[in-house]
Amino acid sequence: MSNPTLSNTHRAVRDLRAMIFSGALPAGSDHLETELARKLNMSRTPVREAVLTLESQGLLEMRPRKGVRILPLSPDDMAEIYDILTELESHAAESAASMGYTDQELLDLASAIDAMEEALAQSDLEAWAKADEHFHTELVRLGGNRRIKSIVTMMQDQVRRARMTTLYLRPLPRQSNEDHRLVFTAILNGNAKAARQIHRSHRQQAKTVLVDLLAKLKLRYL
Amino acid sequence: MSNPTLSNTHRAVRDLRAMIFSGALPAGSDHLETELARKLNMSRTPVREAVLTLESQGLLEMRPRKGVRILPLSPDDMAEIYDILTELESHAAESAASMGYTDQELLDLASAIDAMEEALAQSDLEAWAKADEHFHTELVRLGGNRRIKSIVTMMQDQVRRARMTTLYLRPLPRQSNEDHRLVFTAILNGNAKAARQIHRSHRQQAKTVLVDLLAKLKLRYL
DNA sequence: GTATAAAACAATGTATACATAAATAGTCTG
DNA sequence: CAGACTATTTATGTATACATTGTTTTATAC
Repeated sequence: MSNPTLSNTHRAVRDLRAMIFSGALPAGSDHLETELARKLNMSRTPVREAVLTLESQGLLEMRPRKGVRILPLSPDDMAEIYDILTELESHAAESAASMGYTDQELLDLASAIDAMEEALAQSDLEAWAKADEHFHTELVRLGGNRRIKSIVTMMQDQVRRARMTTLYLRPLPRQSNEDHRLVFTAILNGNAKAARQIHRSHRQQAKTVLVDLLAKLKLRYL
Repeated sequence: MSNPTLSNTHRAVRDLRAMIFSGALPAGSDHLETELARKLNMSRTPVREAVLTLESQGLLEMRPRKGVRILPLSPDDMAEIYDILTELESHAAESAASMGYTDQELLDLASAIDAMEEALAQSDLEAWAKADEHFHTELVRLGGNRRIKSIVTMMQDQVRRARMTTLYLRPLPRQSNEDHRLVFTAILNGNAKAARQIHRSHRQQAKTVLVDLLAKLKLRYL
């Protein structure tokens, strides 16, 4: 619909990603190229090209005669990723604050926050998670560094499964919403240092909550 | 030699990278897949796979009937990359400092600094650049976050050409060497905050020097 | 029964052939 | 001569065939 002529390679990238996120291809599982090609109803060539792309995005790994392995995430991996998100997103917050955006231009960011509060009020955690991701994505877009945007997207993709798994195991993210408001205000007021600092501790807090949770539950891989 | 059985795809990745860095494939130039395949003495299949890999590393771009384009770097791109390096490397410096490395384990870092001073004394800028990259790579390795390491490598690759081009146009990096010593000392002393802060301003300084230089020379793309 | 070697098998890596679609050149018409 | 339509060329996207090499299995010796 959206794109009438999408190459098989692109379709394969899109569909494999979806299958990884949905759990149709579970973390840690192995899959032969031929198998994937049959599932996607195309030949091995575009599948290989898609797999190569997804490999460089850190979602899977080609292991020469053992098949394509969907990469599981260890608590250490999560810590690595959250540290990167902390640094790059707080930089984005700082930049965004220094760019003098009007509240008109910050509308999307504001509505993401509203959506989060709405979702939280209704205890709809899935909606909350979606709005939360939207907030972070929009923040990074406002930061204006396209490479940061693409790296952050990659990292978000890598933790997506784990985030969803732990969504119902975490305490309700009330503090989180307050943080978002504070970051928003700092950006609107052009207070770059504050935006950076607040977002930074927000992310560090998120890391601690998640890593502690995984330790407590003794979850080794997701 | 080093690897007797390297697949053509891997060889293509390695050789294309080398050709991009050496200028054999100049920034902004276009190349048909068939042409590259002939140059590398293999069929289009492994070339396409290599090109896909290099595309996701930000070195080139596949443009459906116009050929493979070697991506040029604008001053804005340089600013983006240096901002990322600033954030991720200063995080690495902070982590490294908090890990309590012995001076034995910091030997590589120390020798990179020595090599830089040596090179500077002899005005051998190429040797200096090599040692400088080694310092930053080693610093990031000591930080212990493998994803940061791979992102930093990717960013270093993207600016390599531009760094080399401007190497002889910049003032001699004397301050730079002092900074490195200070970062080293902070890491050895376990002073995480200092390591972070010093490395951070070191990188911000490097960004300013480079961006200003490009502006002054009115270099739009490299 | 275990260990070793050989052979069969299976999955990947690579070349090639072909279908498709974009760009270009050529032709016709006003 | 401009413009539009058609034909041709050409590069890519994809399927397929084949070569290569790692793995597994089987047979044989001890």
